[in-house]
Amino acid sequence: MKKNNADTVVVLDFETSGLSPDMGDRAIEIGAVLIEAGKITDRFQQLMNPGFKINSFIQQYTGITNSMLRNADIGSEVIKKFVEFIGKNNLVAHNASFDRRFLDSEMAIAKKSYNGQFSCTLLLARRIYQNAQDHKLGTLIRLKNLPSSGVFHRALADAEMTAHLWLRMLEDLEVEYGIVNPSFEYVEKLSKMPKQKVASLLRK
DNA sequence: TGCCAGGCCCTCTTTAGGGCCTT
Repeated sequence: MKKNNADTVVVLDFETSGLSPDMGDRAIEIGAVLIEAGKITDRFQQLMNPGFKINSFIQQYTGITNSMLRNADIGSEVIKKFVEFIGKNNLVAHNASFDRRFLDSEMAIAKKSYNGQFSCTLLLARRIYQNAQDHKLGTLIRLKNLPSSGVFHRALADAEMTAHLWLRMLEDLEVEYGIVNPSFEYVEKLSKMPKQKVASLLRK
C-alpha cells in the first residue's frame, strides 16, 4: 500500500462562534473521525469554551448553548488532545479553507502545530459531481444516499457525513473515472484541476 | 464611529463584481 493513500485520513469539522477567527471568532466544538484503509476506526468530539458568550444565532444554528460551553474545556486544552488524534495523518474537511483557518488559529493560541496537508470535499465534489444542484454537505449526502444521523451542524455528525462523502468520492473516482487507489496528493491535485479537464477524464 | 471573512470560481473578466460554501 502507498504510504500516503487517500483512504487513511482524519476528517474534521468545527462549530464556531462566527465566520472569521481574524474577527475574534473561536471554535466552540470540534468533531473528527479517523479513517484507516477506508474504514472509520476512531472518533473525536469535544466542546470548546471560547471564553465569551456566543450569540443566539449560533446557539440556534448549532444547538450548542452558553450553558453547555460554560463547563467545557478551553480551546487550547482541547486542541492539545486533538494534535494527538491527528498524529501524522492528512486532513479532510468540507470547505476546508474554513476549517483550516480555525484549526490554524486555535493551534496558534495553544502553541501547537501539525504536519498534515488539507484536502477539501467541496472542491472535489464541484469537479466530480458537476451536475449536483448545489454542493452543500447536506445536499451531497442526500444526492449520494449516504448515511446520516439526521443531526446537522454538530461537529461529529458533520465530520462523519463528510467522511462518508470522502469515501464515496474515492469509490466514484474508481468506478466513474478508472482511478484506482489514488494517493492523497493525486486527489488534492484533482480537486484543483479545471472542471472541464476533470470532466474529460470521465469514462464514457 | 463604523466598518467588518476569505478562498474558489464564473463571467456581461483580468483596470471587477458577485455567487457559493463554511459558522
